[in-house]
Amino acid sequence: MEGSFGVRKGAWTEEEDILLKQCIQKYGEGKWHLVPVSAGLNRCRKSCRLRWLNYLKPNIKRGNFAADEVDLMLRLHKLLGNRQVSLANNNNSKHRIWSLIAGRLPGRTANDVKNYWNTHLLRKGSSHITKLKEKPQDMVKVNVIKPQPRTFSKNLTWLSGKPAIVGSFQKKEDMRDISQTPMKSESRINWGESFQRKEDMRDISQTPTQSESRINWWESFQKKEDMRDISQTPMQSESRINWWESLSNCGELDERATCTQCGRLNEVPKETFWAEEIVPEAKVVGDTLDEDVLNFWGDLSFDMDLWEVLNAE
DNA sequence: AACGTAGCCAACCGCCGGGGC
DNA sequence: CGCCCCGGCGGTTGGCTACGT
Repeated sequence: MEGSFGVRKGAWTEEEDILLKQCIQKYGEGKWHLVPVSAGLNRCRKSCRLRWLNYLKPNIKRGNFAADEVDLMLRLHKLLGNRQVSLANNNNSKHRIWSLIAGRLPGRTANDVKNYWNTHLLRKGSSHITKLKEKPQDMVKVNVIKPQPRTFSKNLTWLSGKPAIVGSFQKKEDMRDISQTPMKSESRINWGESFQRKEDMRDISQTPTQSESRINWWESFQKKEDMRDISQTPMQSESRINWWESLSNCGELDERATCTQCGRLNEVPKETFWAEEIVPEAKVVGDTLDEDVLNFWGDLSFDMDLWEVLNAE
């Protein structure tokens, strides 16, 4: 039980909001068990956290959902909802549907999305849902470039600031195409396929010819001496996601693989990292996705959590 | 004007997984 | 390995408001 002795419940007052805001501005988010004491609030940690995340946090968008937000919500819910059914027997996967959807809707919280779904879409038997239900569930066989997230150990030279394979990759003139990773206007799938056809890539990463399995190529690639850092077995205690996020705050890279914003060498920002990551890891696999996934996939910038859910067994 | 009902949404509750010990 | 604590999640509730009768 949460420490419930004498703890205030119910609606938050303006004074409480101010105290909570001041506390978080001073100490930052997290350490929620300390927040009530630090802020001088007679509230439990969960209540403080919820109030901040769902209401007080800056950039929270209020008001009605726009049509495109609703559309994306419907598609993601259909997609994740279906996946959830198939994952129901997997004890390890409790799906964060609402938070994942909210993650694709800037300024919206999981609570907002959940409330909107339960009130506007679910209860009313929305015509949107009806349309989606009526839509034929044709399954089409497609080739998908699957970027495989990887984990690297912390002593990887990228992270210690020493020159690494990324630097040598990106110094190469021919690699400029790699850094032009498509985000929204262009399908990543299409981009990956076009990328594979580039003749210039032979020289850099010794991309196999089309008749050769890219998977085999990557496995042989990993054996190369220069690649030992990259192919290093991840340490179990290290969070792949955290590592990813630690890299994602950097700015654009120039041709020398130096960040134009912070000046650090070989710190790979998210965009460019994607390109670098997708090249050795891309695997052409036969996969089955429903039509809706294909239709909106190109509109989605990549989301690690979402990708992992979609690819979960 | 008074009452009943429906809708909305902030907040609570219980559970789960991860990490530390 | 088991226990405990914490953060985080989805499901649910309850109070407020708008609307209808």
